Amino acid sequence: MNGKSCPALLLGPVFKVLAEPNRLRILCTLGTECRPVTDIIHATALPQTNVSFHLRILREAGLVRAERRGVFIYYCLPDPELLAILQSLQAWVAAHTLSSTPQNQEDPVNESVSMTERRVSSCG
Amino acid sequence: MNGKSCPALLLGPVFKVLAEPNRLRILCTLGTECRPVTDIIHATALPQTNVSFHLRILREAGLVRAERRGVFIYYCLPDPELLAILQSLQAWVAAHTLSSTPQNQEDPVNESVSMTERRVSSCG
DNA sequence: AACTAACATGAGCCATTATACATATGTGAA
DNA sequence: TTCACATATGTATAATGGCTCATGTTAGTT
Repeated sequence: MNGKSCPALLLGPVFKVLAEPNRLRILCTLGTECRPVTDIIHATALPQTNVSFHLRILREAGLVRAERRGVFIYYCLPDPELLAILQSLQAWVAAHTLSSTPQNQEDPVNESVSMTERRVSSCG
Repeated sequence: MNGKSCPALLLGPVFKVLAEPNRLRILCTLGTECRPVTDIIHATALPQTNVSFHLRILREAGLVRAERRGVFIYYCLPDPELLAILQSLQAWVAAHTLSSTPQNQEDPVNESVSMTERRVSSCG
């Protein structure tokens, strides 16, 4: 009812960081282990500057942690619970974006609702 | 170990949709209810074209459902479970991005690790 | 100190995306 | 049919974000 702030707005910056496929691949490469940048470069086949670029963004978002060990800097996820949450969200996406409702859900307004039907009322 | 595809990559497009603050506000406005576009325009104070623009993106991502009722088109979340997942993620973010570790976690590489310490090894 | 390797940073280029304006479409009522 | 309202769409512009080149910083070695 009100136009006040909703707590989910905190997620905006995190989603923005996670929206990048290469960053997801980096997180996926890390998994639950800690690995140096060289490993990530090898696993993702991305150029070094690009990996460093994304690692910084992930770092500043608090999604990875960096620890130096000699010449290498190891990156790891700060918390395994993050993976669990992402997996539950991924399960939801997999279940809903493909064919949750057997009808086509590409453009319900124009195709199913606007053109033909008038008085659907299952929503409220 | 391998550079193959990881399931989290499916989340990329969804994150991209959720990364927009105005889209999060729209979802927040909806909550668990169904509301017409006019309500969303009022609640968010965004221009009509902008709301329609974002609603289309949310629609095509499967994050909202549209149902016409007379002149109005009601938008609602397709599944309350989505809100639960987002709330768990939001709880994680709130716990980790602010001050999970009492030390500053802004730039651990340069400040904490690179400049002074050498042989941290809690991460391997 | 000089050299090399690992990694980070800054600036510019380019692609993507949000916004705003004008306009079109669809619906109900007179 | 004509009008008014609710909503969508197309286009142009402005802002945002990713990529990369060149360069800088740190650490180990000799």
